[in-house]
Amino acid sequence: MATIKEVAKLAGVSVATVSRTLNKNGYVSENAREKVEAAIKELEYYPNEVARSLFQKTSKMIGLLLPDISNPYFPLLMKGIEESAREHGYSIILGNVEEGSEAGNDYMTLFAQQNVAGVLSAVENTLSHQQAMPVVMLDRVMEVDDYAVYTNDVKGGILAAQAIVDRDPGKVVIIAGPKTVPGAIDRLIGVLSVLNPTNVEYEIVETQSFSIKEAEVTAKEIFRRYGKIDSVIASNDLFALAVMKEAQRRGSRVPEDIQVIGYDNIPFSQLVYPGLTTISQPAFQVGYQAADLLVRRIKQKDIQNKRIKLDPELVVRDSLREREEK
Amino acid sequence: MATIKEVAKLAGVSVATVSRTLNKNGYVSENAREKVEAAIKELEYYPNEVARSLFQKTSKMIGLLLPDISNPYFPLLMKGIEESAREHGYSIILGNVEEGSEAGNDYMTLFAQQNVAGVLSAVENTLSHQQAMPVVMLDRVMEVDDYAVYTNDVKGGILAAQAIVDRDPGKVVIIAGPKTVPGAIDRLIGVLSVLNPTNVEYEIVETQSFSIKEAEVTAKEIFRRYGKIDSVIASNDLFALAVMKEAQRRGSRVPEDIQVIGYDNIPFSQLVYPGLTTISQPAFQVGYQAADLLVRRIKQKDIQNKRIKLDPELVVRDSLREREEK
DNA sequence: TCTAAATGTGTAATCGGTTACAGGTGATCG
DNA sequence: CGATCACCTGTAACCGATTACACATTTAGA
Repeated sequence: MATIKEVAKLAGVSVATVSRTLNKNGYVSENAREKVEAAIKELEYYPNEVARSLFQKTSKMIGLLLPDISNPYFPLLMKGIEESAREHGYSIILGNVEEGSEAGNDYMTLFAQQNVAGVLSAVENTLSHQQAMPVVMLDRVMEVDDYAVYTNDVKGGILAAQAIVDRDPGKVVIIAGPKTVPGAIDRLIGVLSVLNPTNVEYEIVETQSFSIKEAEVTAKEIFRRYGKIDSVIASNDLFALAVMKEAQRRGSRVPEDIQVIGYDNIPFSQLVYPGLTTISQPAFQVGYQAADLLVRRIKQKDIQNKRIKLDPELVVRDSLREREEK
Repeated sequence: MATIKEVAKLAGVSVATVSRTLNKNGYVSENAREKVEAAIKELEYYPNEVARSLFQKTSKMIGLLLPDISNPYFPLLMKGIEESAREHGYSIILGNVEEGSEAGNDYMTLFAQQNVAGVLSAVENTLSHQQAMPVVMLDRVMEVDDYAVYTNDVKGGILAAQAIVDRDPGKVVIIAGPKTVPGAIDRLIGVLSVLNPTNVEYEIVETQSFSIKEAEVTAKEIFRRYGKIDSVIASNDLFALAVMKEAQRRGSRVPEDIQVIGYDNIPFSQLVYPGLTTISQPAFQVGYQAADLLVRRIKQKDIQNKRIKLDPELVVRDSLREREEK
């Protein structure tokens, strides 16, 4: 791997001239520029980003902190992040933090040691080093977080509940996510804000995680506990899918006997039968916007709104009954 | 952020002594070590990895090249990689290359510029810089690749076909993946090696990608083209799921009227009804082993086998009919 | 034509670490 | 008692880039 010195020697100029040519700043004569460019091509030279980063005290890298990458919501989020970051010339250092673990701060330190330009985080406990590096929170957002991109979960909850209420709800079971996850609480608030003014009968089941294992257990559990159920509002698609499966296994028809609505619109929800009606979270958009916001912050551009709230949408497929005419 | 100089000054020693203390090499007196450690704690010092990397000409980072992160097979793979890498003290720089794009080489250059210690790649065209950085291929492996971790796809194909042949196959449709993907070809070879010696009637449908969109289109297409189908062997779970859905939508019962077997065992295949019988690829293991192999290569440990082949397994759920007794 | 500004270039300091080397101590051994 | 060696420490070179600064040359303006 060639260095700037070798390029300078081959071109017959000093390293300063090579550097100026590379970065297009300062004065460089036509003649010198051509010689340098020829030498660069000849040696297949590309500058060492590490050396640059050392001097600049920053880099072209963004740290990304996710809770449990294997959650199917994240791939799309990551894709959005990666795409936006790449367009701005940044790359991603990945950090995976298991739900509830304390590794978040370790990763923040690591990011700081790597001179990352900024951090995107969907993990709660990441306070350390905040002064040193700009951070944009995503998806799981607290009030204290300055910069954030997230979805309007209250509205999502409302959308889900409204869809159920409009369609002969009967007895409703609400599967609420972990109350440690801010978004999950908001969804529940939204759901209840619709159900409470009506006289729809409902039960709330709280879960500990968003894992598939727990989804399966919970699905069996609610049928055991509540017997006949007419509608289920799930806190994410995994739980909705698990409920649908268990219902069908027990011989119930979806949506005739039991209707189910999910949350997230993960790609699979359209691959099951019947297609899962769900609330679509703009995962790709959240990622894309978050990376964009972070880069603008890194570049010190002035930013109109530091907190970007995206709207979820109802995606109607086949797991709900027909709407009742009023 | 404190530097080694500040630590040295506070501890009343030279930077060399601080460095020796940090890296536990060379001689450091008990007394000096204590003073240095106190200063480190006092200043909350942690060494700058960028400066280290510049001198060492390597780093604690591994480049990861994936084709289309949003493919549901990858999260588990990534999780395995991340976990193994972290255990060895390495972190991951992510590169996402769209199917068919030429960005692979750009990323390889970027990785080289970042002084990565090595590269894990599931992308075909990544020849450049191979001399400079150790590369371990994963999942999509060519004969030319030196170091690789992958699954025995021929065996997987055999397993899948055998499961179908054992269960009253009738008319079989094989959905084969893109023939540009090495693993897809092997699966087909495996499948045919079982079917050809029998007199089972089959059709082969080749697909262009592993995308959900194409899965849905293909599912509709095969019913239109072949009418009554008794068994489907799909090249991955996405396609299998799409076929199951389309079959159910058309009023066929799975597995009574049509049986379906998938490939990958993505987490969702257990969340559909009926549960999808499939060939389990040890995605987590592939990732974990690949990162482990790469690190061993980086550390110049001697390695018994450069190519690790993992065995797929048949996971029986409910999308196949009962076995026929011979 | 004289001066100031614009242009072009190289030298060397700098970023924050690591490590070769030189130099100093005290202990051990012949 | 001098040599050898283990132990300990600091100075300075080095990794590969950027850039402040000094200096030279050309151009422009009056």
